[in-house]
Amino acid sequence: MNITSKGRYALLVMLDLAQHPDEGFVSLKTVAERQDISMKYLEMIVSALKKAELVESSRGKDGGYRLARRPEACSVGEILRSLEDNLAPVSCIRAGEIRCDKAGGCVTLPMWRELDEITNAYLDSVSLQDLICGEKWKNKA
Amino acid sequence: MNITSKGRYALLVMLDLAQHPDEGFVSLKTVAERQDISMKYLEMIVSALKKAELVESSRGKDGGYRLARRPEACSVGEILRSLEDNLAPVSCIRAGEIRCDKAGGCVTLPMWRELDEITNAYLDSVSLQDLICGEKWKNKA
DNA sequence: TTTAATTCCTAGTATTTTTCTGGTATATTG
DNA sequence: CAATATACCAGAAAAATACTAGGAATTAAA
Repeated sequence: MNITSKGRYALLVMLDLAQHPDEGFVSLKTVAERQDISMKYLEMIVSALKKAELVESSRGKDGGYRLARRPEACSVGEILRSLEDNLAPVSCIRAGEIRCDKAGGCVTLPMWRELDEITNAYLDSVSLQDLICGEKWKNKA
Repeated sequence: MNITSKGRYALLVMLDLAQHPDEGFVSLKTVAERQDISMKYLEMIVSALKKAELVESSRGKDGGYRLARRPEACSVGEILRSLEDNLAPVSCIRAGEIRCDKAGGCVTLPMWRELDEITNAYLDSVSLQDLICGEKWKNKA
């Protein structure tokens, strides 16, 4: 599981939308400027977020995007999985399924699976709201 | 944290050595054949393992590599960290340290740090011996 | 109805990372 | 000295990632 810029940007977009709930539909141009990301690159990212029904869009003039749910109901895990085609730590596992010829005799596979479960469980336990409020990490260095 | 083939091969080499403790120094050629990996590629990998003092080497005829410690004392985390230059999930963190311009105002950073801690803790808790015996995952699907 | 702003779609290019190879030097054994 | 290994360095090939370009479709407002 490598979080690439696609995943990080997706999180930034979602956070941006979550932090401006009063603006209705927010155009990509606005988000791109606020977050300092290329708008063209964001297009790809937001399109995936829309497919995953994490955002809603409105086309045409004054159109844009807004969250499809409340920030408490958007988990980081779900956001990342909609963009990164594999959150698993190794390519032998993809979306929970095993994809490897030698899987039968592989003694490391159970470990990778458990690691995959642990990381997904953690990312699913964090919501946009958690990130914004920051309480979860208050007493950490 | 993306485990690349380098990391996976490193684990295979260590497992191979652990499973043939009676052979003394084992040549790379032998390991490469047994594990079906290019020997030249393994050179790089084993050189890193040596730097990390996970294996010992002997040059010249009848030379090769052997584990520097008992399999119970070799953690998967340590092995992987000696090869993958970054086990952290995002490039903003590298070997525990923060490497990002915008780190100050970044609300996602605490989450990445915690995820980094969780995965490292898990990988540190698994030893070569655990992998070989497989007990840890007996009652899992 | 025209215009401007915006999403949506397809494709292509550039950059970076990863994977793998070649060549040579050095050490060890017998 | 000959045979067999590791050690080291540089670079090629392949794959993945990051980003760009151009335009079609859609909509609100002037």
